[in-house]
Amino acid sequence: MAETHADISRIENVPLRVSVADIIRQAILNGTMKPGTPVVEMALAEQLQVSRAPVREAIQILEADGLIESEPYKGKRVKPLTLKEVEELYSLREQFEAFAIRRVVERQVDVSELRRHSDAMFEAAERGDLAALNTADEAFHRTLIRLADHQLMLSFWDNLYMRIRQIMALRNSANRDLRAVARNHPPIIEAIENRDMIRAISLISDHTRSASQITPEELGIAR
Amino acid sequence: MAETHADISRIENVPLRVSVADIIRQAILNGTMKPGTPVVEMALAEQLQVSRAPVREAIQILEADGLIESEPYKGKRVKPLTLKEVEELYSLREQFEAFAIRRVVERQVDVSELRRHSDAMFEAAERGDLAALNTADEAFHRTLIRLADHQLMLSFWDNLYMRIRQIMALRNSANRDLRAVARNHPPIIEAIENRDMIRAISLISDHTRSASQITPEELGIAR
DNA sequence: GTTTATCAGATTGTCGACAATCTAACGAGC
DNA sequence: GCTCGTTAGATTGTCGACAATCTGATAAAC
Repeated sequence: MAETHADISRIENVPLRVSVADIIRQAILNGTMKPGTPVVEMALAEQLQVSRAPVREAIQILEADGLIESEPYKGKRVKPLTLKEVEELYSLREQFEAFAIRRVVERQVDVSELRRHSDAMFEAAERGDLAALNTADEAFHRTLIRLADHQLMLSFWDNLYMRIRQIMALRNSANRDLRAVARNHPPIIEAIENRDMIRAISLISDHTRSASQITPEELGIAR
Repeated sequence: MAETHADISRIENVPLRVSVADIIRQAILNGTMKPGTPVVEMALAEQLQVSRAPVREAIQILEADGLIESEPYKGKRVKPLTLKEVEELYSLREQFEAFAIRRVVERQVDVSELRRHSDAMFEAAERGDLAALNTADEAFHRTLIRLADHQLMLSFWDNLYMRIRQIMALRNSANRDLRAVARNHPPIIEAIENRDMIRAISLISDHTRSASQITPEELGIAR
């Protein structure tokens, strides 16, 4: 009947390390803990009112995710980002989406679910709601990958997109044309439904390229 | 072979969890711990003469690698394999190699290093040395990926190929034509050097397909 | 006989204390 | 001033003990 965890709400059957990992991951992904920030076990343990063990294990989860790096006996920190890494993320994302499109077209998968997310993007753009637009955009692309029915690629995708979220949080995303982003998507759906792989892949590549712009300053000047 | 598991030789600056993870990973990849085998912390700790903490952390590393799966408070085991997973592994491997070839050709990267590994494969095939052939084959393909100069893809590749090694250890690899495997590779090098992407990708796809054969029985009948 | 409550064993989860290692500041000797 | 041990503080690594949870067996209630 341990009842002393003020800051972390214990959920049935969920080990503390998982809750702790979620909290830290969130802080990294929303930019609270920027690349380069030291990650100290004892400090986090005190802040979250748990012992070091679950914090250690949470950090290891994030290390495996590629969000944190560590030197034995020296210390751990939020992994710095480089321009090359950003380019790699977006170029691999492009490959995954092209592969997904090929599979979806070859197997004649019903992709009508994509319209739901596309519509949500238009609504969000209309309201000027950037967060909602990003959420719908992420759902759109993840759905495309999921419809390819390839668990392994989906797991790689989730890891890859997590890091993209981190980058998007660091980027100054003011003055973007939200409606233009939304308008990118219906043609992709149509191309897939018309089984025009070449066009669908070309469209989604353009979309990815336009989303990959970032300056070294926004990354914290790690080059 | 698996004789000296009595104690762990401590290496300077290398945390125990890393050494322990290496030992367990090796046991999984060489088939000593087959898919479905329970992974019990206390048993391993006693066997390796360390406490449970580094064993726990080692297991978590392997969990992140996808070699072990765990249900909270229930137990952990070597992750069972399914036919679909095998197909996914090889199909994604094919995508990675095609992407690597495109990058290598576009950037006109010098791929002469591949010949060294190709030659080693012929030597191994001549001696009938299956292990050496597999080592050279793995080196050949990893080199191709590495020459594409894409760290992120390389890390995904390493994870993916690790699981392929596990599968190869489970498979009955008797009566394969080693020379035929070796002969697959020089044409790939030549196609790349002639900047014939289409042919290079086609050749490597055939090679991958022929390597992906496996029966449910060899996997332990997890379907 | 079926259902439900309870218990014991097994396994994982968490804790606090101590050990190992790194870093940077300090000072002795030259 | 410079070099090189030395030491103190910070941080990670490891340990043994205890808590929480699951499973299956057992027995009580109907």
